[in-house]
Amino acid sequence: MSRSTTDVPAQVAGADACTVREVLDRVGGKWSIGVIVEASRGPVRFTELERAVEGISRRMLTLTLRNLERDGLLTRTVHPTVPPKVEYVATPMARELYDALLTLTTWADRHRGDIAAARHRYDEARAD
Amino acid sequence: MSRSTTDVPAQVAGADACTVREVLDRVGGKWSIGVIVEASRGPVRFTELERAVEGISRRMLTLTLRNLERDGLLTRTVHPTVPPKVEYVATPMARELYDALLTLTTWADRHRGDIAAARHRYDEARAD
DNA sequence: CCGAATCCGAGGTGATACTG
DNA sequence: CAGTATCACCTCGGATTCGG
Repeated sequence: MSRSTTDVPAQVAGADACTVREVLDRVGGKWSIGVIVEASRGPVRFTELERAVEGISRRMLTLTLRNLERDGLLTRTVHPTVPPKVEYVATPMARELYDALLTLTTWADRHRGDIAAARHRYDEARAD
Repeated sequence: MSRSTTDVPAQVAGADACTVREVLDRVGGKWSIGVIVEASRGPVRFTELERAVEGISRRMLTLTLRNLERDGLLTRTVHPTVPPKVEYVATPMARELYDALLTLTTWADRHRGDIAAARHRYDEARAD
């Protein structure tokens, strides 16, 4: 974390934007983050996720799980027991991603008030 | 950047996930990042953005601009000339955000190969 | 318990044409 | 130049139901 925006040459800016888009396309889904967070804390079962990720439907949980597994962010383990038991856990790569997202969290915490104020000001000005 | 994922207590994880969602809802749009990148390099006009952000339609540019302005990430300046001239520029807050996104870029660069490999493996396994 | 398949409505997205 | 308006599409997400 040494470079600042102003240090970035104009040329690489576009490429960076593209790269960010890749990540966002992957974890930008409505539920991906929530699932990653839960799976980062250790192996978790399908039904546990269904309850832990507030508001998610069974369909979306399945789809999200598949996409994350496909990208190597989640490991799916089937225990051949009766009844069947399937556990999901975040891969090291996903944990690193989560750490990276922490940077965004910090930003959001710092500027939450500013954003709310800006919105209020904007809406206020339009109300006239 | 001192804390690692494993250091984060379970309780705050959910809250962090929520915070990340806030940011993602704001800049997760298909075009937001591209516009922020362009506007971070200095004042830029509407038509310049239309050409700079590859593939964006006039409508989506307008909507993206409005949202970013509303959140205080962009400053809109109208020069009362003929013909009209409107310039957009990223606020300091937006530049900080861009710096935060650089962390994600780094992650993506490090793991791009891993993800591609994981996908290939996954698709391969399903082809059987 | 875990997941797939189908149906269906809501909202996001783009092409085009028009205005101050 | 800098938008706004309208329409048509089309993907996403939810509810429900069925299978292993």
